[in-house]
Amino acid sequence: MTSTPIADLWPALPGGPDARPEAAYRLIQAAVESFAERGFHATTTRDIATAAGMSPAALYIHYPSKAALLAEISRAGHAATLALVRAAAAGEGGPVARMRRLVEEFTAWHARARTVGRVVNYELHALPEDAYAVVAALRLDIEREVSAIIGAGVEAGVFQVAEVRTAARAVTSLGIDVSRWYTDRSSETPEELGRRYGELVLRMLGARVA
Amino acid sequence: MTSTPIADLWPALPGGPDARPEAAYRLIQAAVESFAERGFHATTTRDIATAAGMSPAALYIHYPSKAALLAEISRAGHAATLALVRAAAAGEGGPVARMRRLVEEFTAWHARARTVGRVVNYELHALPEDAYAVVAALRLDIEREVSAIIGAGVEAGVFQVAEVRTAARAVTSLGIDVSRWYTDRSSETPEELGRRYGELVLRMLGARVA
DNA sequence: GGCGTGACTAAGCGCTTGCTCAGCATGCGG
DNA sequence: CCGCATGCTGAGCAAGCGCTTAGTCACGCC
Repeated sequence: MTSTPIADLWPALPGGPDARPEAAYRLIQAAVESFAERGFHATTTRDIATAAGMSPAALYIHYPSKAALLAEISRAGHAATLALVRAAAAGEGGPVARMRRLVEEFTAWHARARTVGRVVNYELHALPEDAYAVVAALRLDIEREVSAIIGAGVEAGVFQVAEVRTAARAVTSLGIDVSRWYTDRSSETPEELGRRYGELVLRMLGARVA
Repeated sequence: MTSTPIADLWPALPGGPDARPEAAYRLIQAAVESFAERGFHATTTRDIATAAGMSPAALYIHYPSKAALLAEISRAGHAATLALVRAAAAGEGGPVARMRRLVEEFTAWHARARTVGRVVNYELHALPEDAYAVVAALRLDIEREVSAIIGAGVEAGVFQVAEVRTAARAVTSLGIDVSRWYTDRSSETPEELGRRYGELVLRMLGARVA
């Protein structure tokens, strides 16, 4: 589980403007790996602290609680996903090109950052209520971006779908579920998988593809 | 979460041949609901016992441990899913008809029995090793059934897919993920969702559908 | 009636959990 | 050299955990 590019999500380190101590970063890294592997409730603060190379008490200097670590991971992961989706949706080309790019990158991200992806998508129920509200809003935004492209494609006559919402659910489902099953031993690279899922999704949406 | 037809999975009750006391059944029901809502590790034996209307100690008369309850739920859930998949795959018609039926029923099951589905698909990591081995074999069988239909369709020239394994993953992914997001408040019934997903999947596989 | 049997409970054991607190080392401005 | 902030540790607390034990009660059988 060392292949997750966690650094991508917390770029302001270690010398940046709002840089926090490097230890805070190590705690996030350790928490992501533990939460992904064992789940939030099966992970102890001792697990996280030990993996980050410090005593359990030191955790509380950087974060007020175990749940705060989860909240920070979930928030940053969702923000990164939304940014990725927005970038793909705002780029060049019509609905077909945008959707292909979106699925390719959404899928590849969920394969590459599968440890973060697991925490982000499968540990939502462990979030405190206020943190959940923040994250739920981000999730809604992601779904709206996908729906908007599908809607535009239907209007332009390049997609044929019975129900935009159902189709959007299917598209995001495919990508999210990748973080559940993808492993180091998978035969495809994240990028290959992205390209293949891009093809599958375009056909699913009724686009005329070679 | 009262809509899950848990009884379907443990039909030999209460008067059947290998019938166990009704209390064992109530414990399974309570465990499914707790595990689905809070996760295995966040559920206490006191939660389960109280929901089943008995003291914590009574749980151990019917099951040797909390993990044994999870193992029983997971085994029965996977066995039911495999049976459903085999029935759809063995019925009448060619690959297109079989795949449509399979996706319709697989999807509808994961919507209808979403509480069981959540435990079955998202609490695997909490299974003891021997119980996991049993379940992993069942999961492999399910994937093989799906791959077989896709392979047959490709051979018959009615499906066009670049990689059978990737396509099979996508098909099962779509169905499994339904148990993550489907709720009572979803606008579609499980059967409607199944029909729509059936359409989407057939197009995804390159079948010529109206 | 006596006696075993199966389903159950009240009480609680040993352990782990999230988290706290007093204290220690280091570095830095004065 | 002092004083103080920062980052950290060792020890440990209160609460809650999975599970056990001793005993109770209803019931069927001889």
